[in-house]
Amino acid sequence: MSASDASGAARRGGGRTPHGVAQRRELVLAAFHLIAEKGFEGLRTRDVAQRADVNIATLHYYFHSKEDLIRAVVEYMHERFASLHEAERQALYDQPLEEFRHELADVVFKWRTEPQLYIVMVELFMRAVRDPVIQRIMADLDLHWHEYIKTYVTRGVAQGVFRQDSDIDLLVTSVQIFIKGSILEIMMHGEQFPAERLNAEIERWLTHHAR
Amino acid sequence: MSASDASGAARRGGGRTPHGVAQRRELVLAAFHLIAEKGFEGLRTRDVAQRADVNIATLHYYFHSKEDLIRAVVEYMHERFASLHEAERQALYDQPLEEFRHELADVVFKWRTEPQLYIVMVELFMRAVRDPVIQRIMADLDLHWHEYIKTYVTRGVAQGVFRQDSDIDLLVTSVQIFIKGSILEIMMHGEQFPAERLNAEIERWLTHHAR
Amino acid sequence: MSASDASGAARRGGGRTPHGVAQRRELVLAAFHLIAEKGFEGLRTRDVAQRADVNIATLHYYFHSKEDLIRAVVEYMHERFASLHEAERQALYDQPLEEFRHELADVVFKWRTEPQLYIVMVELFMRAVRDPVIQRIMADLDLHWHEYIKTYVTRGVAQGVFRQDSDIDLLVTSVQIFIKGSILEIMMHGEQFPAERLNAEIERWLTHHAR
Amino acid sequence: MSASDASGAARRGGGRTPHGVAQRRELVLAAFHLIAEKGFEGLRTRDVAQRADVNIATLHYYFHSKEDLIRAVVEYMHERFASLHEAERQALYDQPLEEFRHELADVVFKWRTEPQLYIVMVELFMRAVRDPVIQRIMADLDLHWHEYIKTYVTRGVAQGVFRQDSDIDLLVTSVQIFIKGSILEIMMHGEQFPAERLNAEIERWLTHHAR
DNA sequence: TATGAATGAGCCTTCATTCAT
DNA sequence: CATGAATGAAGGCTCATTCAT
Repeated sequence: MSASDASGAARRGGGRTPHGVAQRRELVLAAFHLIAEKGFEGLRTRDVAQRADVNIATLHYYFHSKEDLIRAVVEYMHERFASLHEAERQALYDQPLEEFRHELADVVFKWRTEPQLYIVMVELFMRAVRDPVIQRIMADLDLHWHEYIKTYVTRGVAQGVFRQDSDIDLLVTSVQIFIKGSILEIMMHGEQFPAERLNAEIERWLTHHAR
Repeated sequence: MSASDASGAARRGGGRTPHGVAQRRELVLAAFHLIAEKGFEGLRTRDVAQRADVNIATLHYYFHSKEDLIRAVVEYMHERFASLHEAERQALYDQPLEEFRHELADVVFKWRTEPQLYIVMVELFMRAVRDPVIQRIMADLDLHWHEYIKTYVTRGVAQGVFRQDSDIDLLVTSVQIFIKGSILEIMMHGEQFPAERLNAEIERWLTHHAR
Repeated sequence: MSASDASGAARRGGGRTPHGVAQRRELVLAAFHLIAEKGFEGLRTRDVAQRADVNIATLHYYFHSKEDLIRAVVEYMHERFASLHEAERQALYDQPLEEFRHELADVVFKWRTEPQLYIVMVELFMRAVRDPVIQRIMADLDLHWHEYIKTYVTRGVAQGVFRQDSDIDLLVTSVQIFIKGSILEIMMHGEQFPAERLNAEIERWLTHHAR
Repeated sequence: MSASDASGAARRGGGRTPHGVAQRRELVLAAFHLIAEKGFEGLRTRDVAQRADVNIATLHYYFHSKEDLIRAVVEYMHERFASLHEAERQALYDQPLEEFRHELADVVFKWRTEPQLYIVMVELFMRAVRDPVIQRIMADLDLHWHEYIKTYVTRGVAQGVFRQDSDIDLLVTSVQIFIKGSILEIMMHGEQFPAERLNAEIERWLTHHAR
């Protein structure tokens, strides 16, 4: 089941006329940025409305409740991350190692260009601990990511570029764990953290033909 | 500079008599558990007071503000994590590999016995993104942990048990990243996540005499 | 500089529709009466809202803070006193003595019909001691009053009705002092205080062609 | 009835040992200064206790309630003003004009050296509007003052120094009104207000042998 | 679609006061 | 006498939400 199923339920007003769609998007983006700035703890519907240049009542016309708005932000994040690797998947097809390197490098790049993405992601992650709906969506996202990594790792193992491990899912999960940990690390220490040498380290581990 | 410097500044109000000290601790624990349950977003001073079985005014007698209380929780976390490895440091001295294994196993163990610890830790981590005071304390904590890992990794390398790498700090950071990622993973997937096989994987990486 | 400059700054929140303007006025009047009854010391926003028949949140919709509301009351007082002598200024033009008598008589009349005016005025006066913003407005009010008195005193002196004193400002200030003192006296002793004979006294002083 | 009757009722703990008496006085003085600084509106028992260097509970040992403390301040003011003219009464006996001049000059002098006296006095005056107990004490004070002025005015009239008016009480009340008004004036305009010329004015009025 | 006005519920904080020690 | 601890009762303010227009 795809998490995007939730989208229909959240939609109330707007979204039919082009202007309505744009307005909704505007509000979701405003919420996204405010969550990044203040966290869920500091998220106020009034601020969201103001940032989107509309009245609070207007916000409630588009989103029945604050929860609805948040769900829309979750969907937005889902979209962004789900479509994340489409480009690489095609451009780097049959070059597993390059695809892997690209993925690692992308973490640092994204942090520099749009740190909000990770901040909101962790906020969402924390929300998932308490909210089953979000938990499901996040898990879904995690699974999609897992599957994506699996495609190139599988090819890499087949090509003999990556280590010859029978348990590919374990390899993939290890990669995910490393990237997740890296995100926390970069969030805490910023540019100080030695991305390149660390990435070389995990690459060595993944490519080393041990055993 | 040690983050424990902050403790004196935060301590105001009651807490001069032994009973007062105990009461303070009670309130901090109550806050700790409520943060784990509801997050900072859902933390209410009234709930904290109620859980500690005192009047709200009493809470404010011990902590001038909600922020003060939160800072005390941060200190509490600091204490707990700072003193975490004292026991191992002595019992497993000169057995670096065992110390490393113990550390990894401890993550799963702690999650089972006291998951609040990690939940609050990540909440604090998110707070640190916005609050420089907490940022400093968290960074300090991270550094302490780094130093601890470094002691046994250094010995392990010297003994030839671990990989002969010249950049020990990089090894340590890698270990930290792996553990941080593991915590996120376990928080998301719970017991499903294959702790033992994953730990074996990182251990192999750390002990493998490559290059 | 006119103290009415402050009015624009203080006006925030509701009050864009005619109904909103009326509601604001209602709240200001409620506050005015409550200050007269209980003083600033006993002024409670909840009471103000109740007296204006609205929710406390509604009060805060019109006035961001209690201070804002108080400033609006100050402006209200300013309006009332600034426009006080418009009528006399025209009706009694060229009859300085009558204008002076009217002013004195008005103190007693106002005390009988709307004592709140003086009570709030003295409360404001006390506030001005500590609040520079109010200090300025009150000083402005005092100056306006001074100028008004000066118009008829000047004419009176020119006509030979009042004492031939070169320092007219001193005469005016003396009149103001006498009236201020009278207000305190009447507030303390009520109707007992011999208004007519006292007024006759100051009038004699003002009209007596000494030196 | 003398207003000092109220003193017995207010006294609770302390006041028997010399130390107790001193402690009470200390607290009253602290309250006096704080009222001058913040007004009744901003008077906090905690602040009073702190300024007197004792615990809040200690304050409540000496004064049953905040009202009690305030009453003690009123008594203190009463004492100070009641004994105000003792010195002059003797030193300047048989020199009514000098006594009058001294009284006027004293207003400016006191404002310069201890403005708190007037500020608290007006605060008390406002309180009297609502509190009958204080109203009585203030009226009593006012009467005492009236009687004092009357002594020298009577002599002055008899000696032919002051105006030959049959209604001496009216003269006295006029003087009081002038002084009260002057106090408000000086509180509002500070040193700018032309004390000497104003005082000369009232003196001329009082000494001028009209009618 | 959009908004000005309104509100119930609740939040953090303060304050005078009490009491056991 | 003195104080640390505790509290009931507010008090100012905020917030998501509703509704008439």
